[in-house]
Amino acid sequence: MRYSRSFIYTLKEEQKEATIVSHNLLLRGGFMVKLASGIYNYLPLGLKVIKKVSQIVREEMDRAGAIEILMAAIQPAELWKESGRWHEYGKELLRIKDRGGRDFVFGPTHEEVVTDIVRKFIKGYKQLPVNLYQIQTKFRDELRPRFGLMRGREFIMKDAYSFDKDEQGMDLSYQKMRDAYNNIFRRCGLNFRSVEADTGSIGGKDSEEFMVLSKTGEDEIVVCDRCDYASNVERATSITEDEPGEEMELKKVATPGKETISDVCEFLGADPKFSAKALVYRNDEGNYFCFFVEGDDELNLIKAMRATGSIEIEMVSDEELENLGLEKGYIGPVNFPNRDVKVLCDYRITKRNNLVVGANEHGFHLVGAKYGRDFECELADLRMVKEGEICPKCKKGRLKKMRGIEVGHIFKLGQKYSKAMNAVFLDENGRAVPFYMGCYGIGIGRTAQAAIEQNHDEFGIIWPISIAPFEIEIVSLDTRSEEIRNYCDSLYELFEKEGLDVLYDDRDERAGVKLNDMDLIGIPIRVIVGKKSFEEGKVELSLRRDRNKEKIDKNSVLDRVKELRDKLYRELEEVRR
RNA sequence: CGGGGCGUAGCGCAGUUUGGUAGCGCACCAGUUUCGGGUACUGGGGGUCGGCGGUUCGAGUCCGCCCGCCCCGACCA
Repeated sequence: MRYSRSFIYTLKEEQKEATIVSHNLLLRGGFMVKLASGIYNYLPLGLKVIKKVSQIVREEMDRAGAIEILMAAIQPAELWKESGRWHEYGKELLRIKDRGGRDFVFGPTHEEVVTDIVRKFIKGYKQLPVNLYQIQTKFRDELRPRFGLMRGREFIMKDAYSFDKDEQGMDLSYQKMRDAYNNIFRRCGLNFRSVEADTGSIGGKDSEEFMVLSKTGEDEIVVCDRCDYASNVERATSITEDEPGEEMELKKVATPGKETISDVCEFLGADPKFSAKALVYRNDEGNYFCFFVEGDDELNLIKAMRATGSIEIEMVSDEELENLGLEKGYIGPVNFPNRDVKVLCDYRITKRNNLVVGANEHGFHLVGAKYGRDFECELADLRMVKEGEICPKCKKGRLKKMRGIEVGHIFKLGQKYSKAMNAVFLDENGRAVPFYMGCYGIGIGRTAQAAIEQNHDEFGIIWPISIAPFEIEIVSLDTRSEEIRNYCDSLYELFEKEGLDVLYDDRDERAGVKLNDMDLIGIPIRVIVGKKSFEEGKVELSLRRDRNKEKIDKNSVLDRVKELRDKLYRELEEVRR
């Protein structure tokens, strides 16, 4: 591609819209431009990156035996009603009507559609297993779109769906996808970890997320410093060192005006660990719940939702609290005053012999409360794990918290959708069995942006060669010298002929402009042709990732460039970490 | 959804307090200059001041409604 005939427009100034580096660089580098909140146009550079990532994904999916299709973006509501998600999915689902008033959705995911396809064609177990995938534009009406492609509303996603005749088959399909995903992200040059994850609204049992490690990630993950345990905090567990404490008599004490854990504990001289904090929530069905966790623990909302079978959950207002007959700041599990509010305690609560709890009476708390003796309720794991706690897997290592960008997610769905949608096949015994499904997603744009978040410097992007918009850039620093121009032109044509992916900056611009654009766009291998070296018969070769320049005979550029290119690709094949 | 902020040229912003016919930098066009890290100078084009309505002789500026965008929060009762 000749720069002068391309559609690449870089921006000098920081973009107000962007709050993280990768987003800023995508905009400034002319990779994309915003059309509306969370909706972007991909410009030629951005498109090339998208294509490169997609190609890697395709190769690995194909290699794993998956088959590419392309499903409809717009889907009839009937399918979503059949699966039950028409009501479950919430406001992120963009619902639209056609001229006849019929309901449709712009697909945020394709379980329903693919299940419908498969049930139409797969009738017997001999046709299984099958894994169908597509790379497609999806839409989720995000609560708060941000960070460019990281959390957009419209986004390009690879999604795959496996269908098996039994659970073992499903496990195998899942395993294959996990291997494929590891290959994909390694080939994209990313530093990532796979972690145990919550299944969210997709449903199902096991699931793993592929996280690109980055401080700007939206997800928090915990990893063990001794073994390979890694989990999203949403479902992470830990072993905590417990001290039961001394058993004491239950006593009511006046705590006027002390309504927060820290105030109460300070006032009573108690350790917050020996207190129970109450959190009252209402779920999507209008049911009320009161969760008790230890005073210095945090409630893990995802765990709370799972424990209550809720899809959405919201903290109740002070006003609602009052209507429920609950005293703000003095809520306690002993003689809990409202039967319509379901009470759940975190397991840790049961391990303390004496707790400070609210007395359900304004201005009073109870001390010495003990689970089983003074109160009982449903128990659940409700707490957020903390850094430094003991690994639940090896039982030795300590847990460390990190942040990650979720670029891939694989699930074992089981028969959730096939049952709901009556998608069945006949097994060896002629019995109708719902398919055992798995689903596997990769955010294509997000993967590209995560790569920038991990690979950049103060001047711009440093693309891994496998997903760079071009592999090589030739910069002609002196466009008025006919000799140099002819040389560059023929070098460019040679590269093209050799099948190298090359950008040739032939613009009549100042050297500084071109060199800055070169750094910003971040193409990994650069060939710089300037007057000084050229007169000595040399051109300059450098890699974007380091500042070293090598002067090389102008007639042996091709060989050296190919060498560098092969080296960069080889590095991505080697196992990381 | 709650709170805060912003909307003036393609981008980044000033002007709004005190109403008087719109400006700066970058980008763009023409010319001169410069030529290995965003060159300097001269001249130029480009605006329904987010939209609608109101107040006023006169509104970017004051008032009302609406729209769009951004940030923070939505775990401690």
